[in-house]
Amino acid sequence: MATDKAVTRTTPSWDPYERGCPSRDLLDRIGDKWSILVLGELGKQGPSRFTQLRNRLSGVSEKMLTQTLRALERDGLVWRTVHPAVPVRVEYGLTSLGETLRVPLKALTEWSVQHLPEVLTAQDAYDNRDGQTG
Amino acid sequence: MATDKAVTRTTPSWDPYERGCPSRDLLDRIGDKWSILVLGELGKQGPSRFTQLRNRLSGVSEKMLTQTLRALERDGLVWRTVHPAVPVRVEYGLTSLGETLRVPLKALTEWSVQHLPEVLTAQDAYDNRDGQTG
DNA sequence: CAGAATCCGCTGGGATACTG
DNA sequence: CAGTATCCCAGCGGATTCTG
Repeated sequence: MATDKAVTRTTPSWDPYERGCPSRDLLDRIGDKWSILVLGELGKQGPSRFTQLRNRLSGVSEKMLTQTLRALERDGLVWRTVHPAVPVRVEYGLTSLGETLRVPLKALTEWSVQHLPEVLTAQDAYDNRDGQTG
Repeated sequence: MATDKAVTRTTPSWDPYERGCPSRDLLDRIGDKWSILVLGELGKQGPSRFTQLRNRLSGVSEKMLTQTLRALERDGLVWRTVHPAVPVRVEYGLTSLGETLRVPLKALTEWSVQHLPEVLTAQDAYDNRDGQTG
């Protein structure tokens, strides 16, 4: 059989710590502020329309929302469906691949909420250590 | 007892989906490419010196490394210790707060490595759908 | 060794106006 | 409604030089 063939199964050799590695770029994209929030919203609310997302992601510009959605669609994390009608109706939702990101991203989002008080305290301490006395 | 007092315990009212909420900014910082990699390295390798980090984070500039470390220190995620010597020796490490970020960040990093093939395939499909034929 | 300081190109990202 | 196109500026971030 070919079972002793040196198949590189468990060592993908992808390493985000290496410059130019595509996994680093991917990590950068999924760690992006708007990506996290868009994926979070689609995960919580289910499939949504463009305007719904824009309203729920307080402060996002149309440009950034479009840009983010396009990137997520290209990466296979989000699907996009156009319903031909008089005012066109476009819906976005998580793909099965995108679903696998819900848990890790939710963990990160919740961390930022839960530990914000500690961070704020730390910032205060840092700023009053030896800051603006010169 | 005072157990029925309306203490706002479980509702911090911090919401990263709201514009201007500090939790959004925090989420943005911890989701930053270099922050993720710096915290990941300090978590894996333990306390490290500036040059060690620069070498292990392939491609990072001194400016970005300094900037990232300063922000992490200010947020209370990383400590910084100066050992006075002839060539000065500075060490960085994770605080207990920073440690709490290891698991979620590790999950995210591993996701980007494990699912990169699927993402690459999705990108191919997207680009060959109706791309550059015009 | 561990930065601080400077220069500077590039693009991220907001605001606005236009289209199908 | 769901974008696209354009303008434009701040600041990200790289390269280089200087310092204690």
